[in-house]
Amino acid sequence: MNKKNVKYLTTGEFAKLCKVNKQTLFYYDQIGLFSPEHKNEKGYRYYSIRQIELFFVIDLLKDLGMSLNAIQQYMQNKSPERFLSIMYQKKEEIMKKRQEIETKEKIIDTKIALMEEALHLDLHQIMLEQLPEATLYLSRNIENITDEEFVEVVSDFVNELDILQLDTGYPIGGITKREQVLKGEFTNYSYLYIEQPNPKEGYPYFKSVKGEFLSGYHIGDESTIHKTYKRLFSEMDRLNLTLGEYVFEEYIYDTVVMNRKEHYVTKIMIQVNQLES
Amino acid sequence: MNKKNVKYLTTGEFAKLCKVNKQTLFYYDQIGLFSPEHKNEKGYRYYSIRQIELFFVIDLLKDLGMSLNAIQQYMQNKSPERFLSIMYQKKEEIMKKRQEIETKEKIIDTKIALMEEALHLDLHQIMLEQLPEATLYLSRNIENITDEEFVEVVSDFVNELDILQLDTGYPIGGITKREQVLKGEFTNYSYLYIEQPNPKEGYPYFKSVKGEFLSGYHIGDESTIHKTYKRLFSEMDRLNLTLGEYVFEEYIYDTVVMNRKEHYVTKIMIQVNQLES
DNA sequence: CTTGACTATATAGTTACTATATACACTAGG
DNA sequence: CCTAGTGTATATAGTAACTATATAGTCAAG
Repeated sequence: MNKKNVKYLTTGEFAKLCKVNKQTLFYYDQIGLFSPEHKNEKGYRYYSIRQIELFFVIDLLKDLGMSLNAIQQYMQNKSPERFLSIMYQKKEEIMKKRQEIETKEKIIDTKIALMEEALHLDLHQIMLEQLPEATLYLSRNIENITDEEFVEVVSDFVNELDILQLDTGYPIGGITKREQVLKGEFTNYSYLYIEQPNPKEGYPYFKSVKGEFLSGYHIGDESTIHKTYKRLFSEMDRLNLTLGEYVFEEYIYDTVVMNRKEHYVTKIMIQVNQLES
Repeated sequence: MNKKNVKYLTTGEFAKLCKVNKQTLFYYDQIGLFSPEHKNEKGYRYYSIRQIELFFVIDLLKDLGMSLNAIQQYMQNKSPERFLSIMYQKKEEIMKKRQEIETKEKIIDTKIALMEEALHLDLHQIMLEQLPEATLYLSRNIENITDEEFVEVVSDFVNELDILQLDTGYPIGGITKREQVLKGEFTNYSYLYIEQPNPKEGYPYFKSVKGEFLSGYHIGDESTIHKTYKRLFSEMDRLNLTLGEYVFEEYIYDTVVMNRKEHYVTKIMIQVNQLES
């Protein structure tokens, strides 16, 4: 863009053009980042239309996460090479940022889907359901561990999810083995898990939960969970089912959406086999 | 995630787990956003491992641009429905943000490509080149307008680029018609333009710049641009070329990469026809 | 010549931390 | 049991990048 440079814009006019607060232009002038082409004897600021180009680049760099200080440093030492090197750096950064946003978008979608589903559940119903194959990312084995070790495991697990970007928005669940369940140790989990609807390649997953499950909902915190297990077991009897290999537990409503523990809801999915008659 | 809740974490331990500064947890406790499950008589804070779930959601909402105040409001009044409505809202926002980031990524790519090209130019060479078809988005006609009107037009044009998301990172150029050029009014442009390498549907574009052009670079600001035009005209004569319909002008180096006007570079592209011999 | 809309500066407030100073508490080694 | 070193706590000030407010000067229209 070229030419036609006589007409000047006041701070208010220029601010409107740039879609920023007038005060912001005062501020930029004050810190010496971006000043009007002219100032009259009364101190009135006058910007030329051509200054908008520079303002837009400042705005772009700011949007790309550069501090005003860093921008100022560049502006005091402009060159095509330096501009190019900033652009290359910002390209890297923005690509990473886009990936993060895409991940978060998926997490939101998952949370929406889960919550919508949850709202339409009959929490008092016990269901016999065929669960499809699923891919789960597991923690290391946590049978019979101490509380201190459990804290360690959870730390490690959430760290892994963070580093490997395996947080899908699904709840972290617990897997209990038949052995523990038979002993009545319902919360002596063997693994923590998180579902991976679109598993990334190259990680050790636990495949295939496929099979028949008897599922029910426990309302309240875990201290009373044995009652719900009891209900489920009698339903198993009634339906002539036997306990399978694993039980899966995951939160439907937790501290994130409920104020009181009494309203937490856990889904319990017991793998079952049909008893031959 | 369930159970194993006896072991408590100190502020430092919990901070490490959450990957935040210890002070941040003090701060959250202070403003009442997120407090430890227990505090002993000495004032020591003790967090349970299960609190991490809530912290992560707070962190997610914060990442999605919610203020701590707004998060706190929700936390004081949790419900699946309200959570869902926040998620829907944030989904909208993050989709918009992703689009913005994608646009910015393209702008960066363009700026990199243009600047890389610019660095390898011989600024003193005059070239006869075949320009490919291009799609340009034009301002309204600006022949013979006053400085005040010019400011208006530029304002409107950059507003349009903003609203219609037509900023591609290409420079804003000026088109001069044969008529004005013949009169020696080199900076009496007829239109401003910006190139659209991947034109969105549904806008009025100026298609096809295709044809033969005599191109050269003007170094310095526009006050001396007639000298470069003179050089180009004599080259036209030498090559037996006649002036075509349009001249295009665009900045190669401007205030964004150069400190002084004397180093600005404008590319002048004169449409030409071969003279029949 | 006055009114209302603008301009200016100076200063304080904002958000979400982050750093610093000071004091108290806990834990492991001698 | 004492002490050194690490941890915890509070209080306060500082940070970036504005944003708001108060006060005063300026300009342009009627």
